[in-house]
Amino acid sequence: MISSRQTQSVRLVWEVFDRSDTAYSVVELVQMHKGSMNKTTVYRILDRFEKEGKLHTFLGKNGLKWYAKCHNCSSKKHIDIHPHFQCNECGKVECLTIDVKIPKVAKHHIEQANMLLLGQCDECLI
Amino acid sequence: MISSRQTQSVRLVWEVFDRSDTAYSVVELVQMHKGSMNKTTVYRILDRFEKEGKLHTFLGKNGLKWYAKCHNCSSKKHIDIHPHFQCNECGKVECLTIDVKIPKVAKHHIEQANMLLLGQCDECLI
DNA sequence: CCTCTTATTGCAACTAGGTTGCAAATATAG
DNA sequence: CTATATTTGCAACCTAGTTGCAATAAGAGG
Repeated sequence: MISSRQTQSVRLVWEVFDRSDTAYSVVELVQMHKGSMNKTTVYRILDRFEKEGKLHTFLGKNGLKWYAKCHNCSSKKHIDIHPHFQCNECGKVECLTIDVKIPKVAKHHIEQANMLLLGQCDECLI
Repeated sequence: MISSRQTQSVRLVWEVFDRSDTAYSVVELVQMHKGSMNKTTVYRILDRFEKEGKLHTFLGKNGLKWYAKCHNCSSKKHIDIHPHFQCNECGKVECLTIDVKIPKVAKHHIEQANMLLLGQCDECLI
């Protein structure tokens, strides 16, 4: 870990993820820190967290980028994936703990798989 | 099927999908028809095709929207999904014919699932 | 605790995908 | 052939995300 300085901004962004296990979109995070830092800074800090393996990213239903804390990202190297869930009502996103086997495809080399489940979350199920 | 007029533009866009089974991003389609129609028109025609069930859409690796011809979209109603593949080298996208079971998630109602596999396609595998 | 180097930040401008409102054009029912 | 409702072009707009550069501030080493 050569670079990565402990700036005020870095600490603030990390705190959000440290406090809960929710996934956050960049849009939310920019909004959340408006006033204390520039949106470019948020983007760059998130990029760094991702490179450092502290956060993983995935795309939500509208192609928006979401970030969530990594628990065992590097451990099970690309054999299984954990899918993500997004609620069609409230938009909330969750990491699911179940594993999904990546299917084999003839004449293709699969490196990575993304699975997004859409529906209603527990709170929106009435 | 109340609306949907057979205009020149509608015919041109449909021809592209009719000729091959490839998936196309909106960006490609807009580029392809630049000169003969406006980008807004392309977007709107694709929207209509989707609503009419002629095309299905999904998001590629950068959150770009892709369109592909529907073969049996309405037949197997949300029990299985067919995943999509995108090549990390050339960017090409394919519909895969394999079925993936949608996992059950406690206290959630799953309506839909998207799976995107990433890697190298047959042509890019050397 | 000071200094120097280098990472980080703010800002403003920019890119790209996608959308909207409205007037003009054009399918098609009758 | 006409009337009407759909479709189109255009220009302006929106939002997510990026870039270049000068200013700022960690923190390593003295």
